[in-house]
Amino acid sequence: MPYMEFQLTQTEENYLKSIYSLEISSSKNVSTTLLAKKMKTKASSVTDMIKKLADKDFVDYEKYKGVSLTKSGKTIAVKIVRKHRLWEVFLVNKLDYNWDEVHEIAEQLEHIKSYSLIDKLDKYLEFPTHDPHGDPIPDKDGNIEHHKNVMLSSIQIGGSCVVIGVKDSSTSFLNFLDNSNIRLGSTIKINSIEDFDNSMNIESNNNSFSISHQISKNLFVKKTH
Amino acid sequence: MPYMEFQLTQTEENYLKSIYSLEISSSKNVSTTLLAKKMKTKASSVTDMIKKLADKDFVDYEKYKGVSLTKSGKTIAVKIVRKHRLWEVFLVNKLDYNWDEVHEIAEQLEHIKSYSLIDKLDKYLEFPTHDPHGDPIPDKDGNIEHHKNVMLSSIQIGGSCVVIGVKDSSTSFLNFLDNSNIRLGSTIKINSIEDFDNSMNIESNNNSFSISHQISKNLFVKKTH
DNA sequence: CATTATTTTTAGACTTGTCTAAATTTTTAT
DNA sequence: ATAAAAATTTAGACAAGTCTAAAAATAATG
Repeated sequence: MPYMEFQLTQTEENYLKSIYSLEISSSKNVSTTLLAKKMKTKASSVTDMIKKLADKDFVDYEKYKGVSLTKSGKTIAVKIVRKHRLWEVFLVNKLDYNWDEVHEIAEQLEHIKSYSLIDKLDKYLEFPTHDPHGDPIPDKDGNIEHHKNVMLSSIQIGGSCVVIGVKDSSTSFLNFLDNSNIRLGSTIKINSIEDFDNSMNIESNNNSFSISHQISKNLFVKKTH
Repeated sequence: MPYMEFQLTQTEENYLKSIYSLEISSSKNVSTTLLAKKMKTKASSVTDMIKKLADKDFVDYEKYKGVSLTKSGKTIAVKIVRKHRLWEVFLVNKLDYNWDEVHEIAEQLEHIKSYSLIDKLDKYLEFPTHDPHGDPIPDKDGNIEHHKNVMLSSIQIGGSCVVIGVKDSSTSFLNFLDNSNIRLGSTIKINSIEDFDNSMNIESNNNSFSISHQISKNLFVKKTH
């Protein structure tokens, strides 16, 4: 057998994707409970699925020790992330969706199976590097540029930065940003920070207003000076 | 309960779609065996599914008498046909696929669930009326223009017509047409017909050649005089 | 270190869509 | 019209993914 392509179910793909994202944000083995929360299911279901994925060599698993992706597991996870983000670009750039409306649809589109589709879509979209939320899109070979993870909340008083991504992609958060006229590429200047609750007084688009720590913790930025 | 939206599984949707297409081509109740062949499954599986669909009032079913779609079943089937054909237009017109490559991908895309997606796609594609194989696309409200079902095989010697659709959408058939330079909109003149096998000598694109009855039976045409 | 508390796994069950094999009904042919 | 053939349905089983409840292992606490 020269090359065996496994046909994964949507559920299996979703597990791999979730493990991938949890691995990135914690850098140690992913626990059953955490994965269960992410997958909105029960720990016992997770254990069952993990065993199946381990049998297929997509994850390394040792009882009671959590899971981590193998190389082939990671390859698949990254492919799904690529599909998800490219479809999001399509929905926003071509079909005129707002950035808060596309996640759920992309959740479905990411599972469409075809060897050629995603690369054709990529070309059609002119090889975008980031999705509508600022997340980097893995290339054809699975290479992905990682966020430096600079949050707005870490910028000092007087500092200036540009918004390059959002950590939380929930509708409520994105709507807040829309209403505050904050979007990718917006410049933000920190005028002051409250000791009490870490809320920030910022200036953006010639407008001064206050944002909570909860907000500033979820905005990826790049310092401009 | 003002309006109950049932969430169908992909399989259920595929059954409804298959029943729809079989109903159109035979105009009487769809038999279990025929549906089993179409769905590439066993008659016993079909019986099980039919019962489920009948419970949900998507089909009328009487034991041993076959099925037919109810109004709501037909509404759903037409929606899926609409989705399938619009996605095919997208794949061919935007992503540069050939018309023989899109069926399988559209089979998957047709099951994406979203209230807004398909109408946005329709608008983006500028409200196409036919898919790449010449099949009519149902509008937003489910209205669909039906083929008059004139086949090339029914045209007389000396007659001229324009190709408006294909009955068979298999790769092999579409490839044959590609190689013969026959496409939607091509004009065909019948020079002669062989008594023996009903093969036709035709003229198309200033080229004369012969096509079998099998071919002429699968081309929808419109007479031009 | 011993004992709770928490996490994780196991065991057994349910649902969906499928299957095979057998029973039943309908159709066809003599 | 009756027997043979074909179509259809039923019964019982299986795999995937889930669940609950209970058991086992690990972690936390006094």
